Amino acid sequence: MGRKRLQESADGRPTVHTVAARAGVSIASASRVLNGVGGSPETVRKVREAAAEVGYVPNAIARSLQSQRTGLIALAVEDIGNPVYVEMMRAIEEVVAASGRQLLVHATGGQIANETALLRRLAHRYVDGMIVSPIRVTDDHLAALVDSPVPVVVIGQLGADAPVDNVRTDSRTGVCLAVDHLVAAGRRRIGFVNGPLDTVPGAARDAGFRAALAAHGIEVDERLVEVGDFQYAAGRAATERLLARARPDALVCANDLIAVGALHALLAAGHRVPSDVALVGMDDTELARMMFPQLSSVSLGSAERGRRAAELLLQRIADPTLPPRREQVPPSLAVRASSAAVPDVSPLFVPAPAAPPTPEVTA
Amino acid sequence: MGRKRLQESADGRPTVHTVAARAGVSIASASRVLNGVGGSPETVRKVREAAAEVGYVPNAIARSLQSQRTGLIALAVEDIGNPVYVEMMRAIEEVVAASGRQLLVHATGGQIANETALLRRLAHRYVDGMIVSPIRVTDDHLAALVDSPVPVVVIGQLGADAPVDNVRTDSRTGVCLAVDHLVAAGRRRIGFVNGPLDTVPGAARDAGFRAALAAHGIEVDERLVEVGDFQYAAGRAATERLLARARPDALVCANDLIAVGALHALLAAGHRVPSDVALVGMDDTELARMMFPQLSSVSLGSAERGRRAAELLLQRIADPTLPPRREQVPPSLAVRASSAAVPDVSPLFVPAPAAPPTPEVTA
DNA sequence: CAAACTCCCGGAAACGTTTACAGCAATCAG
DNA sequence: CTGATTGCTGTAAACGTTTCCGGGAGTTTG
Repeated sequence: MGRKRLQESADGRPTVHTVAARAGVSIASASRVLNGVGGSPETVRKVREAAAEVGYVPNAIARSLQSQRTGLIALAVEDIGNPVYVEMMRAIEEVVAASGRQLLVHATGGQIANETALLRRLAHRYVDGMIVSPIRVTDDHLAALVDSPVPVVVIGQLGADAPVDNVRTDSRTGVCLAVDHLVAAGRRRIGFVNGPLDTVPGAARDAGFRAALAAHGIEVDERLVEVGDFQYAAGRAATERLLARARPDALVCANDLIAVGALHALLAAGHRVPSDVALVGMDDTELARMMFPQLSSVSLGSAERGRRAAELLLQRIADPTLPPRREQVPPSLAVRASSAAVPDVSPLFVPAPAAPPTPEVTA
Repeated sequence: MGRKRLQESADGRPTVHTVAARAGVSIASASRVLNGVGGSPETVRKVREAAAEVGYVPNAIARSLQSQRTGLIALAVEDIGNPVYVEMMRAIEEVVAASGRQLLVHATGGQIANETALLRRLAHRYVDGMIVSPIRVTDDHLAALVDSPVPVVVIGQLGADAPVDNVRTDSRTGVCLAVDHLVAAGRRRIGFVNGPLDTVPGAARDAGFRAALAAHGIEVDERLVEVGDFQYAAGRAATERLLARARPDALVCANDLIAVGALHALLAAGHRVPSDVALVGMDDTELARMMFPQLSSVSLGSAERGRRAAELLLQRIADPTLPPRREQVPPSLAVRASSAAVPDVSPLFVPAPAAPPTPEVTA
């Protein structure tokens, strides 16, 4: 009796009270020492000792309640398995970690409901700020973004006058870069494997593809356009459908996962890349360089966008009165073997011998 | 004056006090209604109305301080870009989300310091539990795990008697599966591209490789063994070094990223896969299926391990007195084209024409 | 030597919730 | 008609921290 068990927390772990009592000082002094502000040498020594003896570690939640900050930044992306988001994430991580905060990654699966639900959860103040890269945007989604209680930065296209910090690229122009490059290399039957048209990037890339062809006076052959989603399997399936009905001499893909699927489909169907069909992906992820042949790809500056978004967010957290800002990262094209001007990477694709040296298994 | 600005929070957002005052009830009643326990119909109506009018959303931090739970689960992995962790993460996320919690993902970069630092931060109670998949383990690391204030589950090998929940696989045996398969296919000059030997999986796989060869009475040719780290680029470089000094007829790789690097190196050096060199990766990630030819790979059940770890963690959170448990997920081998018994996937690798149909660019 | 200043300390009030407890009115059983 | 039960309600005490504020001791200045 007496100390009324104010000494330690419910689960028996030491609190600042424990430390203070043990050091024979007030909790105020203990807290000050623990935070490194003030305290006489003697007090500092006693508190430090007491803290070490009981193994005190401050409760971050209580601290957050007091300081109104959690030190957490959330990142919501559609698909955590897409390497483009991995690169974005790494860039964001770097900036966020440098500011002494932690990154909380959340995959939305592209479901818009998920994302608004997430925003609502954030309204609960578990994070100091959020970066979100939505692929679909509706009005109430936008509304949720605008009056979010915590700062939000959006990576991706957003309505022109949305009062939200925004880092975007121009994937429409990005597709044009790819088409220009292919046309310059003499390709004419250029196909396009896109993601869903009801997504923001899907729509922009479709528009870019058509505009680019038009600019070169090439009419769009709808049999050369196919849609799946932004995944590998869908890209492969879409390419197979496309190849079943048309004969492109080049393929632009709406992202690298699709491009890898397309490469697989092309090779499996006996087409050579790039001599029969040139291939250009988009996002310029590590995956493009991992393929054989390495894939040309339109860089949309994902790491750069991530970095800038993180910086914007940190600035807004520091000063919430800032006017909404918008930054743009230009696309660029990385030309690699899959669309190289030279007809083929022939020495690498060694032909199988006409007669296999080992007995055939079937037949 | 009078209400002493107790009505709203520091930044002007409504609190339960705001709602209570507006509804003309006590904060206790307001809180009860908001949590859906008790309250007369009339009170419920008034509180609901007031809450809606002011746009009240509860402060999760304050709630956590009270309830001692945050609803957050942390996952610490080495490299968020490695598809094996993506799969693990997806499985964990599923279980975690089903329990109404959120997953916080943290990349450690394999730095042991990072990981202990993370554990220390966790000691600060921001998360209700943690899943960690360390590739290096030291004693004080282990100590930090053992007396972590929040429940921890480790995915990976751990000292036999470590009193920590643990989900493991047997990658040693996994390598044996790969070697057995290759030997059965008639390969004898089997190479091994491993990750760092000072990591737990690196060491286990090295041991497995040597044991497997010994079991088949094959002597280890050290020129056929190379080490990099668990990344694509390192795998490629290591394979190039290996190929520069030896001529394997099969290659076992310590994970799929390395295997992809090896495939790239092999093809670039003019070797056919699998007819010249058979290739087997490890982890059986989506990446293995994305390659051409598709890679054989030893599955270590990453998704399954993730799922089980998450379940173990949730059970421990529910009942912290549970004795430490250990689960094991057996490896299995997925045989695909890269090590198929048939000599080659020849029709797919169409030879480039002897004389290119288009003029050569250089010379 | 008095006044002003500097340090350091402890008490207590936040931060925004949930919840144990007690009071009170209304209903019910006897 | 009284006593017990029920159902709501409000007061207040937590949760573990940080921090404002006033007071006391010691030091400098005029």
